[in-house]
Amino acid sequence: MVIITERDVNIFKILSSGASDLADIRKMLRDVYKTDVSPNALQKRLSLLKKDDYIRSRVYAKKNEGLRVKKEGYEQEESEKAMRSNVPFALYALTFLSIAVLVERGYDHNWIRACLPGPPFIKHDEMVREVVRAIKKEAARVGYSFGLVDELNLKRMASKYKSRENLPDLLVRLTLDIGSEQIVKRYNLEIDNNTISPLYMVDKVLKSKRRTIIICNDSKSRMESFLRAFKSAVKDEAKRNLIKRKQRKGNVQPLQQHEDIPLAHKVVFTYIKEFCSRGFLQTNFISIDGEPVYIVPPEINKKIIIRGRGVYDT
DNA sequence: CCAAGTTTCCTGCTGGGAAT
DNA sequence: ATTCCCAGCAGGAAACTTGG
Repeated sequence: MVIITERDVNIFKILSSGASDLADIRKMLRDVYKTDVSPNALQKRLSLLKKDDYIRSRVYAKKNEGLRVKKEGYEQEESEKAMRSNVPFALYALTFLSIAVLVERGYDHNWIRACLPGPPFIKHDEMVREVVRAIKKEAARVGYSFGLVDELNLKRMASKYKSRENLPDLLVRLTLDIGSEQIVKRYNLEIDNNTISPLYMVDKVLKSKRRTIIICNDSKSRMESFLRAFKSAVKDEAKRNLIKRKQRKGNVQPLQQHEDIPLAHKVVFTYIKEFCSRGFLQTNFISIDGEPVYIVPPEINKKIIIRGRGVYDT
């Protein structure tokens, strides 16, 4: 029977952004919570927490990034080690018990992701985790509130409502304090790991009612192929609208309650590196025409009341 | 000094590449 | 095909630390 300590709660908070491995948890404990712990001791603690169902783990086979060319002499041994692929490693995640501990202590349940990715999605899940951390970091600095729904919860929601909608990686609600009033913004976040075709992404954005922020991996060519795909989709949309307008001519149109956002204003892009260091407010996003845009205009940005404690809590 | 909790040490297990 | 080896996880025992 483990007794949950402050450090355990910190571990839970670290895991609440997404599944992490031993090295990552240790790094976060050191950097954020200023507690040093040896890998051995941490693993010990994790296995104890696991025994009492506070966390769960899953062992994966880690693939090395490509094979290295064999080298001469003393480097060869190192190189051979590096070539060794499929080394086992474990990811740890929260359970309903640890989530209960966090919520009991006032931790916002909207901040919790508690999923272990399937083997093909390790890299993607890690990217999502880093994005969530970046959002939490900015939220701590600026003091905005946000809620996120991770894909697992979305799937649960979708099956509940029998909706066949394509689900985003994250659904974010930003509430910004501007003087006496509040601005609420909702976005789909898509974190891209170069795996799906740009056309599929276009389709996803078109089908959704919300605006989408696409966070690319750091490859420029990937960004360019997205921009190409979306540009041609904007042209198609213009054609369709022209036809629609012709058909409407003469008809009495009932006032449309919910006019769809035109595609050109529905999506912005950025690189994951940029987003993780600058967040929603400072990132210079790229529009479909390749123009720089801020999702919060500078004149509003200036008015945002900074009420964060400046403490980076995970 | 004791008890509880923490860390270190050690051994076993596993999957897959490399050597034979 | 078989054996060996390796890295990393799991978990038990013992040593160590700390608060009362």
